[in-house]
This record gives sequence, structure tokens and C-alpha cells, in this order.
Amino acid sequence: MTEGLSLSFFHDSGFTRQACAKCNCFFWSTVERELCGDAPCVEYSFIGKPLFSKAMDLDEARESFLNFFDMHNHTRVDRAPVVARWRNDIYLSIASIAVFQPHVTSGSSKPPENPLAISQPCIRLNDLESVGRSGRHLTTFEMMAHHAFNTEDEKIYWQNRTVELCHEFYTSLGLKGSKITYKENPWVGGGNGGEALEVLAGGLELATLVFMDLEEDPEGDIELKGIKFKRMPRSIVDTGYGLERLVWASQGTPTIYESVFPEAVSLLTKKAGLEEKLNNSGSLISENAKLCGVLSVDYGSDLTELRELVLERLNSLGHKLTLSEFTSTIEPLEKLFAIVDHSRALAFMFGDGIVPSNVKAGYLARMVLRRTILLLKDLGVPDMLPEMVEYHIDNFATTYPELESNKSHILDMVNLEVERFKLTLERGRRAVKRAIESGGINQDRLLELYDSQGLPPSVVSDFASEQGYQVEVPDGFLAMVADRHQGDVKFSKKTTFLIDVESTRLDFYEDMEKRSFTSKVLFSEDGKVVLENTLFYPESGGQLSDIGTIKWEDKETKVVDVKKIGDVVVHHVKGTIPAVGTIISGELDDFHRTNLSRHHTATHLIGAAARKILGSHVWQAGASKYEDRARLDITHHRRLTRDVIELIESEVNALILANHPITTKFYAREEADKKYGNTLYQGGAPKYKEVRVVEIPNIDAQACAGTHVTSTLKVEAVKVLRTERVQDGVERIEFSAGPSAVEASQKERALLEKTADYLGVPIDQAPNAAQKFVKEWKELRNKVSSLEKELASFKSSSLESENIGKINFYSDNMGEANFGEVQKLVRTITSESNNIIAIGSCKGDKATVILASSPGLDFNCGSTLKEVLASVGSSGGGKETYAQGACSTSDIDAVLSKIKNFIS
RNA sequence: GGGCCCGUAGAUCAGCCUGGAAGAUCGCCUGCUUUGCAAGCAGGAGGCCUCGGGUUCAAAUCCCGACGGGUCCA
Repeated sequence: MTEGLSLSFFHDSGFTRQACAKCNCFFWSTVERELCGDAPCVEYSFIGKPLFSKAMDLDEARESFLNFFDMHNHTRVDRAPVVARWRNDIYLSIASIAVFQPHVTSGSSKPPENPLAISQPCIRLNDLESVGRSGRHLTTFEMMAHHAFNTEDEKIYWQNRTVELCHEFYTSLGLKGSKITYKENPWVGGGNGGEALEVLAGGLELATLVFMDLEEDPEGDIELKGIKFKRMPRSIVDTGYGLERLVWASQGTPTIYESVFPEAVSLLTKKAGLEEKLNNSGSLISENAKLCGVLSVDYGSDLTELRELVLERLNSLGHKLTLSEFTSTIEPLEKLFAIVDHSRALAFMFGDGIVPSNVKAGYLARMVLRRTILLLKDLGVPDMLPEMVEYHIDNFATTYPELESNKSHILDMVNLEVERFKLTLERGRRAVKRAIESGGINQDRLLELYDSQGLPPSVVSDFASEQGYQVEVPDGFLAMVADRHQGDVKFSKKTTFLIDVESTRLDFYEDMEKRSFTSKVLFSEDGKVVLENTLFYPESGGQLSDIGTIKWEDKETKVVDVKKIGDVVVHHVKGTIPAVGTIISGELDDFHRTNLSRHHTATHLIGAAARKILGSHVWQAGASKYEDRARLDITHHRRLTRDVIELIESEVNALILANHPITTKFYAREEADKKYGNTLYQGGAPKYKEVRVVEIPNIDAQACAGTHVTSTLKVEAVKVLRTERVQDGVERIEFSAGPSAVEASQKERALLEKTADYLGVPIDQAPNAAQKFVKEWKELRNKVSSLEKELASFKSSSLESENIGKINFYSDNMGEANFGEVQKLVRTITSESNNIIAIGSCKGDKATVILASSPGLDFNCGSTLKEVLASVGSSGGGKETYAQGACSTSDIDAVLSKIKNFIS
């Protein structure tokens, strides 16, 4: 057997290709083996028997890796944030290669170094349920990697050298080469694929070596895992060495958590009073971890079934435990490990600028935080989260000083979220109480409480038992939630049509102050015109398109909209269109363009001011620019107060007056990244390999395709119009720049003047006057109401009644009267027994008739009045004891007498 | 990006389904009781029922929209 990944390194070093007796996979090893060395075929053998000659902590292990690759001609690159802002397909950095996708892997950008080594903190939340339980899962981990990017022109290294480096690295740490197996396991993901080797030792997967040289193609001639691929002109060495696994394997502790953050584990153990439990159940934990390694289980589905499975195995190994003994021992420890892990994830998430929210990455942070708090509550230390997060920050101070310098902000965020969750839980407690009082908590109610109030079933169950009520938590609860959200997905229509012409030359980047140009028509049809070159800016980046005119010969047409389709700028025109080949002259609407440019520059200034005033967690979350106003959405965790808005406004206007120049320049992606760092991409993931940087030196630099004015002074002035909370954690600032700012001020002044005028006071007294008027008005309103009451009782005593049988019938046409007064009169009379009252009144030309009776009389006011009013062509109705309707004023007397006839 | 829940007195909420006089509890104020406090008793103040449209003779209640909050999913 010499096929598969038959590398000369393997042959030269005595490896042979073998097949696993259990899973039938092929693997390479220097010794004869029956099994591949991977879970679930084999169990962990390194627990209690470390794989490496020296126990390492995180820093030592990371440095040993990076240093090894430094020594072997790799260049270290800095880590990227855990929030993958440069990508629009994922929220979090999930692998080291994610840092280079898609721009480098697609070939459009060069890698920052080649070959390179990195240790990238990653966050993965897909196995959240397993964290703490399996002994090996983490939400946050560092993926160490050496990457080599090969092109047709430049070959760095490929499979053989990769394996050689890997093997040398591990053996340099004292791992015997004979203990390592390389298992062949092709890799597929994100539209790419390739051959891959899993690096296994002691039953643990230490690293994966992926040789990415395929891309998905339905016509492709290579098939991997059921998907068709074709060979790419590029080939990429994508490796992933688990830092935490290296540390774990070097220490051989029962779980990965005890190796990776021993101090955090012991800190929490102490505070939660779990020392004895942890010390006495060491063997249990390690057996459990070993079994979990083998079982490769899914904790999301049925936990009890799983526990039974593990317990069965434990008991067959000599333990004698009941299910409840096992659960009560293992569960607090699992929670403890999960907390330690989750709080580290939070330190990174908040440290890298995630603002908690109900959407996107912010929601992920909130979800992790809330789970962690609930776990802490279960351990009886509900307030320990800030302390745990702070511990991790301090612990990373040397390696990641950016976390330390962001510490107060991170903790502020944590504390704020803790407070918010407390409020949510308090609201939840009341909601549960109410639900119990109004008929109990069934499955639907439980779902609703979770979905709309954020209360997990376990919390509902806790709250319910406080009220002495038991709640059944159904199996597969999360599946039911998913079901509820089934109908959510909607299809968005995409209408793309292609015009097959040369890409348009974009002249507006050459001189942003130019307003007229000449060009040749390449395409014209159906109100659409494409030119060889254009000054017209197409709608993009939240900026409206230019408008203007196109002239040729003695004709002219209006450009009303401009769109970019691929690399072609399409002018939408109203009127006649020039024939293909015509030389035209184009002229922009200068007022429109200048104002759009002002607003665009102003948007950058507002963003810069907000970052300066609020902090580095402020990111652009969206923006749009119009002729008379613009808006910028920024990430921030609190509502913007008037004070903050005023500060931002003042700062922006100061920047305007300082007359800073604005420069634009195109850079290759990797150059731009190097020079400006990742804050460049405020507007989202960059689409092209060339990045246009709009810079206001020392103040702001952004990748931006829009048009700008050439100095801040040309923005003239900025006035904030309003702010709005678009989402949790996202604030919208709406503002005007230039002449529109002045107009906006004028409008506000006009409103204020008008208001003051109505109040009859000068502007500066308007607020006081309004306050006074409202107060007086309330007082008067209450006075009127009490007078109406008095008047009603007075009138009721003077109103004559007629006896019809045992009934006292009151009837009166009160003419023009206050409705409140009439109602009070009716109330007074019907509060005594055996009375019926029919009252007509009017207000202007609208007349109202009320018919009401004392309770307990055998008489239906509703149907009577309905019938009577119907006879005069009007309508009305009501209940047995009270009815009301309308008719014309001239009919009142007729209606009243008809009612009387009805009664007698 | 999508779904769901909510907006009524200073606070917490009921009333909305089934349209027809704005409610409860706590808090607040006054008086009585008490050496004082807590409490108790009696009385009282406090509501553009978030806003804007629509339906209706009539809207806190039904419909549409906006605003404000909460929450789940991707």
C-alpha cells in the first residue's frame, strides 16, 4: 500500500501506510498498529502520562511553537481580532486561516508574510453544550499555524516539507516519533478542499495539516466527500495546531481545563467550595474525560441517556455509582470548567470590541455571558463573573496587552450586562408568577417564556418551585424552539443582468472636484447608457449616486440614477439616448455632488469623534448619505445622552475649522493592512484587492470608495439632528452638513418661535411657560371633572321621573351639554334601584342618546336603543344596563318618546 | 436580517380576547392611634391608557403605521 499521501518524508523516515481495523481509514506510522490512533478508535493514553518531556503552560507552549518556526524561516504575524469584521459570512474568527480568507486564499491579495506563523485566538460556539463536560471542548482556543501560500510563480513549500516541519516540531519537544500517527482525512469547507493529515498521539488529535488546492466546481474532475472539485492554480498549506491541546498533552491532567487555566480553576473551586469534590473525584473525572473522548458525543440532544452510557462504562471499570451519585458529583465540576472557559471567551470578545446586542456577534457575546451567569448561580457564586473575566485579562497581560489596556471597558461591559440580565430575570420571575396564577405553565407557555422573555426552562422551573409549582421540562426543548423559528427564512430576489462591455474607467477618483467630462458611448438601450469613462459616482457605500446631464450634438438627456454592475457603470437616463459611438459631454449636478461629498466626509468625522469620545469599541454599523442629511450607525452599549451628542458635535465642528486636508490613495490590501490595521474596514468587508484609503491624517483612515471634499473646512458645519437606537448596542446619529446644517438650525428655530408664539412668551421662557400651562391645565381638568359630578347630582335631584309600573322613568333632552356631565348624571340615577333613564344631548350638530337602567331590571337597554335608533335611520347599542348611540339633533325628542313607548 | 412579547397612576401589573363609566397592590400625602418606631384604621392626591391614522354611534380595548423597551433565532 503506497498510495494516498505518499510523501518521501514518510518513506525516508520509516513510515508505512496502514489501515485502521476499526474505521478502515488509512494512516502512516513508523510502527505496526492495529488502530489509527484517533478517537473513537482508541482511548486517551496521555492522562497521567504526559506526551512531552516538559510540562508547559500556555505562554511556554505558544513560544515554543512560534520560536520553532522563526528558526525555520517563517515570519510571525500578529493575531487578528476574534471578531471577523473583514468577513461577511462569519462573525467570529474560527480558525487561523479565517484571518486570510477570502482575500488571500482567493489569490486577490498577497499574504502579509510567506511563509508565516501565527497563534490566532479563535472562538467556536457550536459545541457550547459540550464545553466543561467532554474534558476537551473549549469555546476559545488558540489555533497555532504555519501557512505557506504557493502560486504558479512562487513555490514556498508543500506537503512533504509541511509534514517534516510538523514532525520535527513535536519530536523537538520530546515526543517520540513512533508515537505519532498521521491519519489521512481529506478536508472540505468553505468552497475549498484538499488532502489532509490529522496528527495524532496518545489518542489525541494534536494538529491538522490541510493541503488546500481544490475549489468547488460542479464540472470538476475530483470528488471529495461527495462534492466535485477542480484543481486551483494556488495551493495553500493550512495547518492548525491546538495550543491548548499541546499544553494539555504536556501535563496529562484529567481535563484540558486544569492544564490551561489551573489558577482560574482553583480560584473558582475555592470560592464555590468544591475543593473536596474536585480532589476526591480525580479518577472519576479522568475516566469520564477518556470516555467522552471515545464517545465523541453530542450533548445537545439527550443528556440523561449519555450519562447512563458513561456510567455503565465507568461501573464496568470498577466504579460503583448510581446515576444520581454520578450526576451530583460530575455536574458541579462540569459547570466550573465551563465557567472558566466562558469567562475567557468574554474577555476576548469584549476586549476585541464586541458590543453586546440582540443581533449578530453582540448577541453571541450576550448569550455566552448569560449562560455563564446561570452556571455561576448554580454553583452558588452568582456575582463572580467580573472577577473571573478580570483574572483572564490579567493572566494575558504579557501576551495580549491590548486586553489589559481595555480592561476597564471590558469590565464595564460585563457589569452592565450582568445588571441587564438581573433585570431580565426579575421581570421573568414576575412573568412566571403571573403565568402560574393564570392557569399554569404548559409547554406552549414554556416556549413563549423562553422565546419572548429569555427564560430558559431551567430558570422557569426554579422560579416556579419558589411558588410551590412544578414544571415539566420536555425533551428536545431546543428543537421545539427551532421549530418555532422555521418559517423565518425568506428569499431575497436577485435581479442581475449583465452588459457585456469593457469596464468603465472611474475618473471621479482622479480629481474629486472636477464636474464635467467627455466620453464615448459604449452601450445605450432602454434608458441605460454605458460610457468609456465617467465622472458620475454610482450608488454605493451608502452614498447616493450622482445626477446631472449628458449632452451631445444639439441634444441633451438627464441622468437620474447611476448604478455599478460588476465593473461597469450604468447611467439611467430620462429622455432620448445617445447612439453607441457618440462622443458626449457629461456634467454633474454640482450642488448634489458637493453636498453628498460633504456628508460623506462629515460621516467620517462623526465616526472619528465618537471613537475619540466614547472609546475604541465604537465601530461603524452602517451609514447612508443623502443630499441634505446623512446618518451613521455606531456600536455603543448605552444610549447617547444629550451631553455626549453635544461633545461629538463640538468635536466635529472643531475638526472642520482646523482645516485638515483629506487624502485618498490606493493601496494593495496587504500594504493597507500593514499601515493602518484593521480599523480601516469600518464599512464592512472590502470587496476588491485594491483598497482605497480615505485619510484625514492623524484623525481617521478608512477604506472607502465614496466621494469626499478635499479639506475638512469644506464641510462647513455639522449639526446633529437626532439620535435613535436601531438595535440593542447600535446607536444611529442623524445629521446635516454644510448649508443643510444651517437650514436645519433655522427649521428648529422656526419651530421654537412658533411654539413660543402660541404660548405668548419669548423663546427663552417657552419651556417654563409650557410646564406651567400643562400643570394648570391638569388642575383645571380635574376641577371640571369634580364640578361635573356635582352638577350631575344636582340635576338628578331636580329631574322629574314618571312611574311606569314599578319603574321610575327619567327622560330629558339636555340640549347642548358636556358629555362628561351627562354620563355622570346617568350614573347617579342608575345607582339607585328601579330607575331607567334616557337622556339626549348634543354637541354642535352631533347628538347622543344614552339609555341606562338600574341593575337587576328585566329590561335590555342595548337592544331597545338599537331598535329605536334604527327606526330613525341611526345606529347605536350597548349592554343590558347601558347603551349609547347617535342620531341627528332634530330626532332627539322623537327618539326619547319612542323609548318611553317601548317601556310602557 | 427574521420572528415573538410588551407599552395603562411614582413602581409592579389587571382590564384588551368578546368595544359601551380608568382599576388593584405597593409607594406618596393628611388625620386618628402609639412614649417613639413598625404596624393598624379613616380619608386623599396622583392617568393625553406611548404617539399618529383608520373602523365604529362609541376605542385603553379592533385594524394599520410610527416611536420606545424586552427577547429568541440565523
